[in-house]
Amino acid sequence: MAERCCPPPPDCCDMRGMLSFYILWVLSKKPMNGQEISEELGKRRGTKPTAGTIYPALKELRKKGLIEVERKGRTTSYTLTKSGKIAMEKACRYFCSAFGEIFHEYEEK
Amino acid sequence: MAERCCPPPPDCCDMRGMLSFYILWVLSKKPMNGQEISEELGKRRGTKPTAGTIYPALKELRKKGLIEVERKGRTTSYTLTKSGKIAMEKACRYFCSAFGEIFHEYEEK
DNA sequence: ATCCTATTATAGGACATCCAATAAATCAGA
DNA sequence: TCTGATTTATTGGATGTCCTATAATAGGAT
Repeated sequence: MAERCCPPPPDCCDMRGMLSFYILWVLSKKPMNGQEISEELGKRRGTKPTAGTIYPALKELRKKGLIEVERKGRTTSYTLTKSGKIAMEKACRYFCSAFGEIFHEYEEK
Repeated sequence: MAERCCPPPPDCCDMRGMLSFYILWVLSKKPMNGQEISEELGKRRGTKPTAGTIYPALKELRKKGLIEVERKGRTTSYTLTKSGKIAMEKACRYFCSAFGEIFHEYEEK
């Protein structure tokens, strides 16, 4: 069911990483529960993180005060806090300056 | 001495990852030795990987046949193989499609 | 009440990436 | 030759990300 807008990860090298950053990124769009976050990451990165991946990461982000948690019956809604929003923007600047070159050259083709 | 074209990594979330991919990327520009690769990564990502990081990664890439090694006196020159070049381009496509959205929105500001 | 499903969550193991510390090999210069 | 600088390389430990189980919890349907 997941619309794929991304090829699967290559096997040449490890493309893991940036999970917490990416979670902050999708949460900056709107609050979501765990399943929705997984879905969003799946659409973007080509692989959908499983429960054993996503929940420990969310727990850590909460411990750092970057996201807030609100339980609503069966689901749990995660929201960026103010400091989470600031942190995300900073991380975003770093990410784009660290990897921008690759992206720019790719776009030129 | 290292020209910095990148802010230091944020402390909000872990920005590790993509090391092997980034090594393939810089080697696609020109063959380099270990120190030069470290320097190039340092300029781009804001932190320079140490020996204990870079050499195991190079060893692994060599084992996979993605890079070639030529010892020249004191230094060792690393070069992309043909299959390394192909793998790098594939990884590049994946990377850009997985993270392109973040770049695009950042560039729009 | 009882089932079924969705959702959240943890445990345990694998691996890449990171560092500091240590070492060895080579070259250049005194 | 000896000394110091450069470069390569390994070790050992920490952490984040990833999976496959496994489990707990809550809501809806019968």
